[in-house]
Amino acid sequence: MNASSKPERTRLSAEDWEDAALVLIAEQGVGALAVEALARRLGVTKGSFYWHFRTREALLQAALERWEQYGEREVISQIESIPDPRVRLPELFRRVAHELQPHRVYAALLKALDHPQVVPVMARVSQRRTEFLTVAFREAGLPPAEAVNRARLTYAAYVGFLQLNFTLGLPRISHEDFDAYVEHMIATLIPA
Amino acid sequence: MNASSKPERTRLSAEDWEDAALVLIAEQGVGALAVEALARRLGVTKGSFYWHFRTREALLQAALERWEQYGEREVISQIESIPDPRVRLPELFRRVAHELQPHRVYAALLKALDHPQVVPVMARVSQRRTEFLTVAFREAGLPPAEAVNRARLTYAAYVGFLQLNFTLGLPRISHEDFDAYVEHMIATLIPA
DNA sequence: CGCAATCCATACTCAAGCGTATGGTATCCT
DNA sequence: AGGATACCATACGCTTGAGTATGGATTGCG
Repeated sequence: MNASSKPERTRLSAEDWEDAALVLIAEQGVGALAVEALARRLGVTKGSFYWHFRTREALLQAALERWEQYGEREVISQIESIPDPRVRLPELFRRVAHELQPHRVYAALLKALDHPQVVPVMARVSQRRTEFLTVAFREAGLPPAEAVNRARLTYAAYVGFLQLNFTLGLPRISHEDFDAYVEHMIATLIPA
Repeated sequence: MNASSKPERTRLSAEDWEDAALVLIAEQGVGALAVEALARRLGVTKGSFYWHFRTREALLQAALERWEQYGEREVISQIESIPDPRVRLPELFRRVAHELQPHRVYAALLKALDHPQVVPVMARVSQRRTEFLTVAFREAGLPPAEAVNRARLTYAAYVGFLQLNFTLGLPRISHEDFDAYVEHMIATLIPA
């Protein structure tokens, strides 16, 4: 029980460092990922860090891969439980729209794309998700050629939305307005 | 001996530094904006820089504001020359899609949103452009409530596209596929 | 011409952050 | 128990890049 809660572990594992790194990234961006700062956060010093990782970049790499694998089974497995392909897409939109936490890391990585290490990870993840959307749109009745483009458009809209409303705090949209936006998006992007 | 490719001013102005900064940003991102590096690029040293600017952040600030003002009259004035509101939007899409250079800086800033200084600038620019789109969609026949959301969706799609295809080099889309994507986007987002 | 004002170079200081060296303490295993 | 292994602290070196001090060069202008 106290294995993964707050309670001060006496010793740390590499995974602990990776998780802490992801939290820090979500909060303050990739640029804030410094080993001494992280160590302070975990109540230890550099000495510990350099036992687990050879370099700072190694940590970032490991953390990113950890996030990538974690996010793999997240949305996709959840959405495949919806049998009817017609309902699947709008339902996916609504669910994604109403979660919050999972998007934080993604948004943080999105606004840190000038760090070369995150580019390939984001490329892979985005690629997979777009392909997933492509299939979904085909199953929803779109001809293949259109399904690809609609998937691109949809995922681009998702990415852009995160940037505009998460990172930039464009005029804080209200809760009702947000719901209206989501429904508008569904109506516009999903074939009747 | 000193006859380089560029006009080679003998002395530099603050504006020269700002322009050079924007070029550097477009090429290598905000993170690469260092005063000694930039000085080398201009064939001078730090001594020059710190005469024109009090600090590195002052340069970034000035460069961003310069970019913001420059981009102001760029797209908007050009598009207002198209009288028919129905043709205006698809035409805007096509033009924007076929330019390249103006998007480089925007994309570079987009992937550097973890630098606090660029956030307010991008917020202002994005806000203004979205409002512009809102008006355009209203003039194209959408009811006001929908026009706002369609504008948000459209601009988000633009931002996301830049991120996915510019920054991440998602499977380098071909020229014909790109045109098809643009037309698909027009067909999907612009009311008939 | 000659003196200001403007622009630039050189040579520093200083702080941040990564990485290393080395020794200490806890934990496991037999 | 007691050594081996895993984890951590302290202290240092090194590099990068920002900012300062100061004097030299160039230009505008009276």
